[in-house]
Amino acid sequence: MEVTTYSETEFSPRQQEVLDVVLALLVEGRDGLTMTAVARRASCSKETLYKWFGDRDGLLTATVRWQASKVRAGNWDRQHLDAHALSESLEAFAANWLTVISSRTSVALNRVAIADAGSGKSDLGGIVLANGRLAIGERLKPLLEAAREAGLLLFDDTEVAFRTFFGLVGRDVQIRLLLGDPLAMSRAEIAADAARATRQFFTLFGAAKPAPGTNRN
Amino acid sequence: MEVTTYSETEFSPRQQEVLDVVLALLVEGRDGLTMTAVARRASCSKETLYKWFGDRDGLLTATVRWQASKVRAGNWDRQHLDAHALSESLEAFAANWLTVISSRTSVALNRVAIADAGSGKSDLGGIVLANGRLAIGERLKPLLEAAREAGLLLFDDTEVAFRTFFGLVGRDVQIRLLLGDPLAMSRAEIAADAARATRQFFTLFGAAKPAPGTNRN
DNA sequence: TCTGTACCGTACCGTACGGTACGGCGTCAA
DNA sequence: TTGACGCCGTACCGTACGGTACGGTACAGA
Repeated sequence: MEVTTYSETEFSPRQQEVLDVVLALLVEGRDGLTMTAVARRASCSKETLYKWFGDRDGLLTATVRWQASKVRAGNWDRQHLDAHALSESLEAFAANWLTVISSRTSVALNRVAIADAGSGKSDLGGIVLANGRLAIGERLKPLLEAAREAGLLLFDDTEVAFRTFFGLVGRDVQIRLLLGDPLAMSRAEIAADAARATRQFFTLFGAAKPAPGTNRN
Repeated sequence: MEVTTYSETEFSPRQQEVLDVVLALLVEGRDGLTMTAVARRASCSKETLYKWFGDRDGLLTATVRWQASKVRAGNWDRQHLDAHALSESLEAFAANWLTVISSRTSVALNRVAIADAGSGKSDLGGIVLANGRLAIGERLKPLLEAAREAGLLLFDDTEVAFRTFFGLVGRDVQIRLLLGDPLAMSRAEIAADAARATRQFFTLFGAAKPAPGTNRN
């Protein structure tokens, strides 16, 4: 096994090309993803595919990891956490997450992971879960707790607070997209949704209650 | 084509047996569902299967319809709608819906619908969407609007209010279950979640604001 | 009793896809 | 120059599954 120079990345550039082909084929339709199709589109041989990724599941797993490594959201500013900065950070989180889950790539990948989760082996669902729902939770919770210590938020259980925020942001968007609802989210709608969710979250958990009627829409 | 006596039901008793077999196989694992397996388990011939349901997609579609016809939630009481009755109705809706989406059957069926939604044909996703997310919306919205007219709730857009309720109830439950998270929801947890979501919903949209701090968990 | 019908069980067909084998080509180091 | 290596392209294999055909049986009506 040769020591390569791209040690910080999990996959070689050529392998990344292949994985991007997988993503593209996945977006075009689940059943278009055959090993032969990947090999042809990526201009590589099936033998190489099997050598690099083991089998079909290995290829899918690598693809999920590759995609996950591409969507790492920015962190929040740890300094001067006032109400405004908190609100900005929450909105940014929400907008980023909505953008991710409404992307065609994410929808396609979640579809294969969900389909796979029914069939026992090669825990794709677990990987997607770890890099999606759980990862965002682990990144957001410190912010929530810092806000609580700063006296900006009021809650007992961080997990409950986070899950509520999650629900307010996502609502029915993900399940509708997964089921094929032609729901299009423009940048403006995403921004508006992120703002609304943040507003509602403040109403529920904010230490200083805003004026009533603020969250009617 | 013989006129049968079960005209109010979409499927004959024998056909319902077959569809229940499909559901059972689906729960046991997506890839266990082959036409041969269905025929063997249901003690019928594949020829009959194809005669009744056309093809594999037809069988799946019929199964989704059959399951949808089994989960029709109870309606709310149209009379004397006070704050208490409204709260009870919302909690009942929430608990019923959480029970449905956390059932193994629902998870399995949503998985096949989602897998299918990626592959163009035989709009299973649309059927599930129509009988799930959209159906519950159409049943809940009249209650919300009646409550608004009774001065119990305050909102501009019924859809927005409903979707918020949807998010508060479901949060991350459905996506986690679909992705294979071993999340178990006991009756007690479901009841608690329904109550919490209803409480939070009242905080956001209730005409009379409850005391602050009620929704901290 | 005869005939038609609906259905079960099973054998069969075609195909598509995962996985393997192999020949050929470019590259690099000795 | 030569040999080893990595990779491309393609041909090939086995199998599993969707879909069809067909013989056998039970039953209903004439």
